[in-house]
Amino acid sequence: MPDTRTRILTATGELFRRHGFHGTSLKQVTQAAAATTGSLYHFFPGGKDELARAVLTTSGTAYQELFEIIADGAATPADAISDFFDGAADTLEEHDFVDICPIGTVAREVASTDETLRAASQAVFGGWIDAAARRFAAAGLPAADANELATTVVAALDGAIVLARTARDAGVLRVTGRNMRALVDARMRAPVRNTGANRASSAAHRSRATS
Amino acid sequence: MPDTRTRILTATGELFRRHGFHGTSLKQVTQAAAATTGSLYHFFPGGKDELARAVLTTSGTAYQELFEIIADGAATPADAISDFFDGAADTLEEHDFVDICPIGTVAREVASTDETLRAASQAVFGGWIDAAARRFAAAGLPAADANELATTVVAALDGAIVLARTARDAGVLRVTGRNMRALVDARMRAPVRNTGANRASSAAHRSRATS
DNA sequence: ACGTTACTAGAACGATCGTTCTAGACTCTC
DNA sequence: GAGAGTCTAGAACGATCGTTCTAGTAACGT
Repeated sequence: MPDTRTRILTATGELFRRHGFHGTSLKQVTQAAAATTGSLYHFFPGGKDELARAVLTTSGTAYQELFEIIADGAATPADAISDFFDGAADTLEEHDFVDICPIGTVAREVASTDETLRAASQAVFGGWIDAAARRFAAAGLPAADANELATTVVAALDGAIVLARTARDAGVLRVTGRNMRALVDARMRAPVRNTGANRASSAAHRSRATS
Repeated sequence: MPDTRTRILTATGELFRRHGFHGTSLKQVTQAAAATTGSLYHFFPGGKDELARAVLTTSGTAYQELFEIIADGAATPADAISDFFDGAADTLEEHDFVDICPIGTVAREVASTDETLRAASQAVFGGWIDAAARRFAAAGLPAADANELATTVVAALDGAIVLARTARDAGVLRVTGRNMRALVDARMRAPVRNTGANRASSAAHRSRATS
């Protein structure tokens, strides 16, 4: 049996995945972790916020390591990307569409509210983007292109997880993975910076955003 | 001054964008809407759940209409996509990175918990994907390809919003929009179905997913 | 004028929230 | 074996949660 601190960390991560930050109570945490309130506040004196921060960074680095492992086993960065998406799809199906990763959920809940948690999620996302960008750059892509591509891939991954969970269909992840692979392949072949036009759509956006 | 029901709806949508479903209390709602508990339960007898369902469908269709407007004003579907991403980026900056849309946030919180809310979010996402797919198909893409492409675009949009809010940098949305535009262009040019290989990465995923 | 319906107002309910606090049970060191 | 950490145990706190309920006002058809 793992020590109390990691039990609390694991249980919190799992609960965050299912119900998010505000939807998870510390009573649920202590029960799931077979711990008591005293222990929780002993290891995390800052309470729920500190606990959340620890969960974010812990599972953030865990997923980064997972990506590195998969990327090490892949022939090309494009393979690594589609492998990661496919692996996520498999995991989602095996876990009956319970969320794989708590970070996107918590990030959305706290981005406008809790500055320290926002910063913690940003650090995690940044680490992922850097990790992917390093692979692209190592394969010959210019640094700026690598970074932009990695940003898009991480965004698509996070969004695809939401869609897949909501639709209870992991195919969304596989499809998005294939498209990301195609995008990576295309960019590798022609690493031209594309400065798209910013047309007059922001006014329409603005007038509708509050409805 | 709008009628009470729409005031409640608007206020709830705004609060959901900032704090999510569980992070928003009905007291906050009534205060922001200048309404009372009695009015809230008069219009939404089902309580918080029914209110959330109404908010999801309302702002879901609002954003779909917004997409149609932008797409109508764009020369090609690829233009429509990058216009929409750029417009979202502008709006996010103007609103100081408060979330643009409550649906992704709520969907994440309730996907594993509340079946009716999950179904409501799925309907919204499905509507968006269909709307985008229709544009792609009208431009000549086979139906299956159009649907897969639309799924990817919606996923990337949702994920890019999360990343942009978290990093407080709308550039993420613009970059992702450019990449989505490139992807759409590429698929339009060569609408070949790409069946990516599912390599042996799910085992690694599985062993790490709980950490 | 009256009854009916639509809506507002907010006190009150039990449950649960995050947090604090005191007390006890284990280690170790000296 | 005394004392100082380290960790566990859980009762108790005030605040706030979603919901219910009763009472009241406004508007309208007849």
